Amino acid sequence: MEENKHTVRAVERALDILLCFTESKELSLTEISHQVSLNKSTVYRLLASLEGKGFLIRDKMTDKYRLGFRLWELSANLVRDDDPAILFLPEMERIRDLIGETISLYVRDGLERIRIQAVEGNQAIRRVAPIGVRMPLTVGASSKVLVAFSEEIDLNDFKWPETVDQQKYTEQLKRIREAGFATSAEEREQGTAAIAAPVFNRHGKVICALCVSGPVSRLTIDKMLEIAPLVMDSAKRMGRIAR
Amino acid sequence: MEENKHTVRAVERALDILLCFTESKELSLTEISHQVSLNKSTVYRLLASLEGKGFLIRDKMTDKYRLGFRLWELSANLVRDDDPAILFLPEMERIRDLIGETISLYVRDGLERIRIQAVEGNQAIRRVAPIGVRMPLTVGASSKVLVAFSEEIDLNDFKWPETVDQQKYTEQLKRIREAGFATSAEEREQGTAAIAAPVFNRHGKVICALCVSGPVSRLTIDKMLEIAPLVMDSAKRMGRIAR
DNA sequence: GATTTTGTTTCATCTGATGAAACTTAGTTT
DNA sequence: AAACTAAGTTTCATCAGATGAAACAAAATC
Repeated sequence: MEENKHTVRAVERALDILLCFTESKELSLTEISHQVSLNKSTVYRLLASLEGKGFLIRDKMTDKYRLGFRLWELSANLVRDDDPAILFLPEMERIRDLIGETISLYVRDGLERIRIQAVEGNQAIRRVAPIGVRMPLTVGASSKVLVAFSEEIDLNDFKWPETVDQQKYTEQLKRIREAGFATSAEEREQGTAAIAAPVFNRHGKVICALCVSGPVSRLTIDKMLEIAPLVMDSAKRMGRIAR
Repeated sequence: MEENKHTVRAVERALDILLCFTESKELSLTEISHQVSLNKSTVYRLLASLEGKGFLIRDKMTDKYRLGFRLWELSANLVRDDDPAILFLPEMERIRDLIGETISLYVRDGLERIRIQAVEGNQAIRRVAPIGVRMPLTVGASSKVLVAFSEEIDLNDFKWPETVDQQKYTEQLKRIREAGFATSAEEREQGTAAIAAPVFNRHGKVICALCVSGPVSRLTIDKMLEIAPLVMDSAKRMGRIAR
């Protein structure tokens, strides 16, 4: 539990405050100080700094805070040439039109995965997929892909849910590596199934997982096996586009 | 000069570090410590906090830092329903195809303006317009629009460049309010001309400025007067889309 | 192998971050 | 209108913890 080596407390607190805004887009001083459980005045000063630098702005009327324009600047810089999120969008739309289900792109960040891009299916009942969401790396088709094809992951680092049998899981990973794709049905979310394939860069490293997800009623095992070649092919195309 | 009231030093320094990444996308510890002129070890600790919270990631090979995935999360939340940046994109593309020049969208942030969205012209010689860039509110067509139609701006707050005659400027603003658009030729940038119109929300407040910019050779005064109705019409459409 | 550069850790010093409490609005209730 | 409540703001004494210098380690370069 000794993670706090050589870091700056105040900064971490300020960043925690910023992260509150991933859940609600508008927060008041008191709300924030509750959420991060810090003294009102401490939060007040941190907010003043964040606002002063343009990371937060506060509504003149309600006095509530929201994310500021400086984040535009940064997020604009986040979008790089080799950024899968925009680079792969056309390909994602192509496969979406082909399959009709929601397509997501996940990258691994430590022991989590993040949906960095998504195009929603065109059917009435479809998986909605907000961008930027974090999920555990322990469950879901994309997780399995990201884990299976990354060398540098130590399975012991995870906090495994009880439903997962480590022994079986390791075998499953092996099969995924052989097959080149992973599936899941109602692992993380009731009623949802998914199939995912790894996207490799030139050097053979996984950069992200391409994932097709939809209701279990439509994405049956048979259906997933049917579209598996499509998904893997699409992931391969993406790999060629990437730097 | 007493701006530092009730703020947290360490946090401001950390945010300054983050802002370094608007200029270069990859920076080393030493580079950063030079840029913010702080001691190596101080920067080291701040970086550790920023990295720990996922705002920065460091390349395993080069040890250099770049923006982290947490910013995805935040910037995803920055995109709100009433966000002009994506909402207006289709309309911006429409007018771009009509006029053929680069279209930008600027919002005011304090005494500056920020390009929050842009679609580039389709001609060989065209204005390139990176998103997220900040510019002074004192020069340029968009600035004049944003100033002319915001009540709450005190002209005395600005640091005016010597080239601007305050007396004349005030008269100019009046004419802009009457005409409903502003133009500029080589005010901020050699060889570039622009015409801008305000986008109002339902309540009659300016939310941003729509700007057409291109080389002075093509965007002559005559040409700008010719397209002025188009630009104003487009800005009006945007206003109707906005909340 | 010597030298330089860059990242990491230690440490004594004292800045400046902190929570409690007082103060100030502003909004609500009686 | 006064009393009350809830929200933001400021003050202040205390001491946690942020700081720069310097030592150390590890690469990279000569």
